[in-house]
Amino acid sequence: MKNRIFIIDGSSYLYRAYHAMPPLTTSSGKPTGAVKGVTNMLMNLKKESEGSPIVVVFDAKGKNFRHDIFEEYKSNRPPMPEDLREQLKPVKDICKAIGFPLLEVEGVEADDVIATLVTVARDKDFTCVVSSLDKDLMQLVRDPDTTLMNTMTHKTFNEEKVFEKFGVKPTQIRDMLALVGDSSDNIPGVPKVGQKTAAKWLNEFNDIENIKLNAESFPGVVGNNLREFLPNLDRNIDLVSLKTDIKLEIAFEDLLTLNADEEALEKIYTELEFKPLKNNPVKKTPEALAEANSKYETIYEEQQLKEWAKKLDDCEAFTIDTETSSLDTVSANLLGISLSVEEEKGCYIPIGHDYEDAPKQLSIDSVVKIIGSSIVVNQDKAVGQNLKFDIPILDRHGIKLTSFLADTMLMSYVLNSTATRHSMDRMAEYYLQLSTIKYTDITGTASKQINFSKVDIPTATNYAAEDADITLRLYNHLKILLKGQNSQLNLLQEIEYPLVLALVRTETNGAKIDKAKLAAHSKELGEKIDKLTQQAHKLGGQEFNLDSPKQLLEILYEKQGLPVLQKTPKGQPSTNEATLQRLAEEYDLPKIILEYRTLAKLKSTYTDSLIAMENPITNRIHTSYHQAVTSTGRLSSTEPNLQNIPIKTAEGRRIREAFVPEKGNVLISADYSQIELRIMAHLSGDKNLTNAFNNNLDVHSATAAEIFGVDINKVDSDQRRSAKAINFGLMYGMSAFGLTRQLDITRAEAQSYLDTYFERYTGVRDYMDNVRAEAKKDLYVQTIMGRRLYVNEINAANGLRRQAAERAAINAPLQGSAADIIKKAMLDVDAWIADEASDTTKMIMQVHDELILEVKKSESEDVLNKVKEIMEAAVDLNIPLIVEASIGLNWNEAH
DNA sequence: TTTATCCCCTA
DNA sequence: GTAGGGGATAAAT
Repeated sequence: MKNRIFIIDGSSYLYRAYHAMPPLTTSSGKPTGAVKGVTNMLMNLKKESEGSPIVVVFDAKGKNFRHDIFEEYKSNRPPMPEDLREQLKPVKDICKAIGFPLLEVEGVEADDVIATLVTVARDKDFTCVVSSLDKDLMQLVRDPDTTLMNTMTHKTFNEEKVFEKFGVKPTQIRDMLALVGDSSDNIPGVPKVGQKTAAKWLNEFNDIENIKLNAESFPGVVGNNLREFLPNLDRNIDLVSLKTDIKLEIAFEDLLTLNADEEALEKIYTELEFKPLKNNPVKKTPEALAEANSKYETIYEEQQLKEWAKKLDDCEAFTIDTETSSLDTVSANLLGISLSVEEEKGCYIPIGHDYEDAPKQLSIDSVVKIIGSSIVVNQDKAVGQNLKFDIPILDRHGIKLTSFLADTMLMSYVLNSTATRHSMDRMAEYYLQLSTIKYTDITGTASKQINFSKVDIPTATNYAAEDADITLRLYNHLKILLKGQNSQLNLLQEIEYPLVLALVRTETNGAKIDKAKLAAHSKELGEKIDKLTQQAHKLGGQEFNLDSPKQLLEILYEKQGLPVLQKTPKGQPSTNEATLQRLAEEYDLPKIILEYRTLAKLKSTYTDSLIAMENPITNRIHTSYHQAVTSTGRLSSTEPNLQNIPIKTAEGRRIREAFVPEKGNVLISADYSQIELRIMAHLSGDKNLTNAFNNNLDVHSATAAEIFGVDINKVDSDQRRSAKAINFGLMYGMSAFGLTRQLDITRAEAQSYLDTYFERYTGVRDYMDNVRAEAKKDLYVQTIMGRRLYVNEINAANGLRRQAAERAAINAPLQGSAADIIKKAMLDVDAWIADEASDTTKMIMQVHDELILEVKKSESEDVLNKVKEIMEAAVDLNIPLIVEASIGLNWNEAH
């Protein structure tokens, strides 16, 4: 076998160890974390090197030739932290004592020394392993004799890996860096040229000289940027080129022997209060190395599990998080569980990691038996982040939670729904000023993403146990913020927490779809779309993509010269529905486009995607309801969004017909009638509005009667339509201007409608004035259950922003109170189903003011009456709540 | 591959 | 005029 030499980038080791280790100190307060980390890494490498020589290279202090070329070089670097600087000398001493030659050449960076060493070593027929991940050093990689090795994971980079990561060969790395620049070294590159563009160019032109020669031919903005940057390119090349002719003070042969000084090493260890050498066995595998550097515990033994079970018994609160094979709660496998009972500590219990040489893990059975039972017994102390995900996973694996103490996502949401997004990563930044390990940091993204089961256990431990740890820190932090906020605490206890469990059941139930019907519909739509496409091409005089607003506007406005009636916010002539509708009065093509759009939307967004969403295991679709997304308290729904299934057109309603019950069942749809207007009546106490609802009048007709001064029985359809627009507009905080557009009337008419409205409905007028005034004073508005919505821009100097905030302030209590009510109704219906209904009765969907159930046909009348009763009694308002419910063999029929 | 824009579906 | 999700294209990376 060829001779081999390991070359270590000492500075890189030092920084990595510094960041990976907790801030350890000696009893006298001397920092030692980085020393300990570097020592572990070095000892580990020593074992792994099997006797091959190891050289450690450090950067020299002060300026070097690169600063002469470019004054700003590395001028953005913060100085080395003081507690790291203090550890520099001990690290170097330890290197020497272990016996590794140390190289530090005055006025030269480590990279250049390393490059020189590699060159010399290769001359002497050595294989080089450089331990660093510095981009600059990638240019040294050469098959088969030079590789780079990741300091932490010990994964190696050969030519293939370099190409995979950077899209160019190692020999082209220098040119890539020159083009792109290096922000960490403060070297500017060609503006707008990133790795991808540079790789594209280099693959086409091979090297930077050739790119310079062909610079004139580069198109677009980046081409201009390149040409303007040309004078700086040579400087960049000099900056990023590595020197291979550094004069080393020591002969290469003298680097090959180990001169260990055990005695000196013992002495340093004692000073730093490390365990004595002989009792400090160095673990062998790279995984074990990461483990040694982790502040978290990995659980491989039943004994450890038992200790953690005891910790759960003894603590006041614990956090739990699961790692799974996918995000699909009905099929995901449990790969591990992490727990924490104390900040900055935590454990990870790997269960299903499956990769080459993965350590033996505890069986799911023993995990469920030992820690699962403890989790269940202590469930009223359980805290999680988005437990709606973990609960069904744990449930399917035999750990059945029926309650919990808190959910940090929801705590943050009720505190302020708009202050931050409520993901753990965001909350860690927002509340704790901490940056966490991201899921994609350890699994990669998109096509390169690996399954969590393939993540090595030490890495998974760092990530997963950190999640439990951070969740605990967030819980403690949020608990303090919520202290004394009784309406928020009440909202959590009475609504949001119990709703988690009801939503788990609703999502798990899922909805059945008639796939054959959707497929047939999709085919039919496809054929119609093809025909319309052909017609459009014919009318347009050429082929074009009907889905492209850009291409469409060229055809309509530039080629055919149709009048531009409206522009998009960015100033492009608009091709939206309203515009095309007007153009369609005179021209044929817009008409075709409109029809095409309707059908294409149905096909892509509904028929095709719903078919694709059916779960292969349950043969039903399981949406995900999001409990902490909207500003107002509503739920949202994704994958698929079941809250925007078409209803307005006949063609669209065919989609609803594909939502069906199992054989022998029917669907029940129950929706609140005019709930937001009723809430407006309740909150405002307006006499006229209250009267309309108390007497069960048609509210829009009643409004029309008031505004137009006619008897309610004489209201014509136009008057009712106008009144309806006003009623809705008011709830959206609309002005006369908005009404003008809605009803196609003059500004003056609209204003007169509104004036009359407010004369007749003074309670509503006063209520709205009050809400605006309160909002300006408190910066928030609230719902009937005390949910707060902050309207930060309510006093903004910018008029447009301020007005938008005012509209939101008007709408939020109405929309938000309606959300509170239906959430309460869901809880009551869910509880009734659990306590009294038969097993076949299932809540399957929520669409803001509507609940959909699937029930046995024979029981449907009874269930309908009961659900109606429960929903109408969900809260007690000054006006009655009315629920309209009906039964059908599909969703369209039931609605 | 990610991000922005335009369009369109719901309560 | 309020509150959402999402598909397709085109541009930026």
